[in-house]
Amino acid sequence: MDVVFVRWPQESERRDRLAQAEVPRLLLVDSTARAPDPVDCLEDWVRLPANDEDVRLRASCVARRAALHVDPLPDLDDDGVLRVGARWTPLPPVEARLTEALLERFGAVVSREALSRAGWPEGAPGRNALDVHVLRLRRRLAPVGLGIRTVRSRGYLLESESRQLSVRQA
Amino acid sequence: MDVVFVRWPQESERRDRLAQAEVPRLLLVDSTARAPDPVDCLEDWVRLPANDEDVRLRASCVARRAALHVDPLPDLDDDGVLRVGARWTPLPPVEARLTEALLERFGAVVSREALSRAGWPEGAPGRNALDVHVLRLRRRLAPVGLGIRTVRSRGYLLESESRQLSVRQA
DNA sequence: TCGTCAAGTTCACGGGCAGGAAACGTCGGC
DNA sequence: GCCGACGTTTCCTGCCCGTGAACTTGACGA
Repeated sequence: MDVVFVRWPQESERRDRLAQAEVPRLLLVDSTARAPDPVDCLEDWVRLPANDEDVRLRASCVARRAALHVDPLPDLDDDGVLRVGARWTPLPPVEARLTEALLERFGAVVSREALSRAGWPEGAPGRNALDVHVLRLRRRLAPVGLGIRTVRSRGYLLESESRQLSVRQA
Repeated sequence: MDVVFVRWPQESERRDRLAQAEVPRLLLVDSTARAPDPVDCLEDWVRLPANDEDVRLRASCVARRAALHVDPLPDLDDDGVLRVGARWTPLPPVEARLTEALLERFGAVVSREALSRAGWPEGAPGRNALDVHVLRLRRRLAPVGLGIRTVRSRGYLLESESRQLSVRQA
């Protein structure tokens, strides 16, 4: 499990996104800043300047804690291969670009407009093209343990399916 | 929430007991010892010798994390997604606005009039619309651990369900 | 004790609309 | 030719949201 380093407080938004996606992280706290309010258990911090040994120790502690109860972070390489832990799936160009946009804001809502722009930088085709690609992408992502949730009239949200983070209706 | 200080590795058994009882704790790690393997989220450590400021900071962080663990604060983002700890649920427009108003005064009473204004800035529909939306919102919030309590002839109040803050009748 | 009113709760229904899904056709590479 | 990627059309499902009405509960006074 990789621990992500985040500068604090400069990258506070990035930290929120990582927290939402349950990515373990180590905050590098500016020498003059206040220590961050904890948002969950997958986070630790060290104050700068710090020696490398401290940083490594803290990072590995967070990593071990995370390994107890968290999913691997999906990773999309430049060849359109999406890897989630040991599992992977190839993605065709359009779906790869959509996935890239969703991964940039993993765990947060991405609007249909933003997705359209990501999928078709040269201008979007018909309105339903996005719907269909989301459908196809869903079927492709399910086997690797990812799910696309719709937030009606707001957009879509990518999350790990193994954890029941969002509440489903009966 | 009080944080217990534990010497490491001398008091490792005490640490295990505290972990078992889910008591938040701060390990004071001997200068020559290895950092402890994390067992849960209610623990942090500092290496001795450490200045008092560091110890206080770490202790208060663990304390706040422990408080969050018991009762995370709800947060409504701009995309109509309500997050409570790791759980979340999408909210449709009207209910998002109602929730926003309730969150602004979390734990305190919000009058029906104020809720109406928040939910329908352009003017409220029929009188019953608010009732129905409160009902729907209740059902949506219950799974994420929030509850809307009625204060008769005063208004409504949003609170965390996990903590029994108000007294319920049998 | 009882009746009455006001306040809240809950259900069922329907219109409107966003999103889901199937089927089909085209294009290009192997 | 065969197959996969991609776009469009078309239809359908499900959600959102308001309304009306039945029911419950609490307050108050005769």
